[in-house]
Amino acid sequence: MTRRRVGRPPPATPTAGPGSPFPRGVLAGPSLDAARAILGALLVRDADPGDPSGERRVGRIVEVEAYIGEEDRASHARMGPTARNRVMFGPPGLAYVYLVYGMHHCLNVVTEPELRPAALLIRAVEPLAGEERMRQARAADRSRRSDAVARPVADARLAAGPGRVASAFGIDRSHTGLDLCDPASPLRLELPPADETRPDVRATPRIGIAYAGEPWASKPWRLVVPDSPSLSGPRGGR
DNA sequence: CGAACGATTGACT
DNA sequence: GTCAATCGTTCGT
Repeated sequence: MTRRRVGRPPPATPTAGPGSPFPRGVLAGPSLDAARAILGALLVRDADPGDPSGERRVGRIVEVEAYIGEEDRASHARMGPTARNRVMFGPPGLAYVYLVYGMHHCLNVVTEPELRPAALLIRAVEPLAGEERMRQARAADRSRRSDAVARPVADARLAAGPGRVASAFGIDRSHTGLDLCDPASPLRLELPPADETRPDVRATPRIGIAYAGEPWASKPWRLVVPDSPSLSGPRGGR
């Protein structure tokens, strides 16, 4: 069934060549500006050296949430620096990966200057390459669960949610501290193709943070590319 | 040391 | 729509 997509755009554009690293200076700025800029950018994971048959995985970031400052009651930084959130207080461009609900990993990109804790949660990615490897990684994670049931997943939904992004790209807490702006990093961010027009962006409240109370629960700090078929949620939450 | 609680997902009524 | 899976982090005793 879900073998190969037919309507894939011709790879005439150098999506194959090494893209430009995502500029750290953008991530050093205000988190909402960085969030807007990172939409449309690429998340890249090289094939593992020990896995010669492995594919490179690439996806377009289409949904993010900003967690801004120690004062943000929804942020892991709300209790000050701890062993878990320490990297959020570090320099921009580093990865912060944590485990939620005891079973899912979530990838964040640290933003704002050092000592100011802030990050962007990568909530959804539109697969562009390596879908086979993503599906394989998702299946391997799922098979570990006691209630696992094999179910088909469309290419566009392989990384449609924060836990799915980490699963599809094989990301876990050991990746915390990786420099996502370093072109030599096996997991990194790249600028969108230069000819690509800036995507439309829509802002909504953040998901799953009611515990934070107001005004934090209502801050429109979730930014999405509304046209994407890869947004999180059962029906691709616009 | 114990216990409550998730920046979620997927199965099921 | 409801609910369980599963474990690291945090906080209270």
